[in-house]
Amino acid sequence: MTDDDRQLPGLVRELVTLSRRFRSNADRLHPDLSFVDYSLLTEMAERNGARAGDLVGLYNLNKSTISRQVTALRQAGLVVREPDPGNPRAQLLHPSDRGRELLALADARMRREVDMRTEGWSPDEVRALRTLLARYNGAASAAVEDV
Amino acid sequence: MTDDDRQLPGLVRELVTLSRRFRSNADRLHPDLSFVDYSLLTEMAERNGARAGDLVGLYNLNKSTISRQVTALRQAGLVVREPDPGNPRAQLLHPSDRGRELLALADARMRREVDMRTEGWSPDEVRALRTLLARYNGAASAAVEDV
DNA sequence: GGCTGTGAGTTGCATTTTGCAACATCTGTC
DNA sequence: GACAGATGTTGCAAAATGCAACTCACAGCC
Repeated sequence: MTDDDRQLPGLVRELVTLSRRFRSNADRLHPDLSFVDYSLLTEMAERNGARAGDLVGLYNLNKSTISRQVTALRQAGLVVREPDPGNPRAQLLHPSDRGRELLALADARMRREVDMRTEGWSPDEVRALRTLLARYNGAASAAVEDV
Repeated sequence: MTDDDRQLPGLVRELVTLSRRFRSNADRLHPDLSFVDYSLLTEMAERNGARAGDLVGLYNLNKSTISRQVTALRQAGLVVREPDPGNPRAQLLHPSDRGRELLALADARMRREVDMRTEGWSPDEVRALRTLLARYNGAASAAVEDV
């Protein structure tokens, strides 16, 4: 299989464009919950509790970055933490009630946004994008964790 | 068509994960050309010259951000500019020879990376991801430019 | 029981990325 | 020649991030 078959340069370009643009659009969409805060709350909610280290691994960031962002969320009253039953040294992070409220609002706007961007797509196409992205993201996680 | 048919919440989550992770991975991949610099050089090269305003529109950033980043690239000798023949007030930005060199190196690494991430995918799947992302990005541009 | 090492997070310090608002410049138009 | 709009730039401030050094608590070992 040649590079050309897979059109990799084009794919790289689209990934770059998406990555650089998505954050600012998200910030504009829900000014009361930054893209960063939104991403962290989403994962805490989806995973039913996340450790700081999980978030470090997921986003491939320095642990100091996550530590500060989580601290800010706790100080803002959007996140609570409790001891992790499965690991006595770790803490599990959860959205607070207020965190869940803000998350729900931001979620609604994000869904509406993506809904508009995919207007005219067939359901299969939308699902295909989701599936392929999930696969790509999954592969990326695995590779990162290999280190 | 219901939301559920389209699995929008899942799509949103994957888009967020990709956006937050891709930049740091790219920075690690080619430390001599930051993700930001890479994105700007790529567009200048692909478009065969870009105006600062084009980049502002593409990435939906403040013009001061682009202005500074382009200035840095010019000072680093990676970008040159010339008057835009089609618009006397504007300047066209191009990668310099050195810029093209660094871009080629970073490109090779990025392609190799994406190639690895999509190992085991059929060519159709890789092309589908590219096509769908391009469509999504195109829709986003259009909507942003509507404002 | 006390030592020591490791895992999980935090903090000090610096850099990069970004936004907003004010300013500068240049181009056309009247 | 004055004014309006397009194109950038600069001053100022905040958010996001990395690195290295540190704290703290648990775990295993003697």
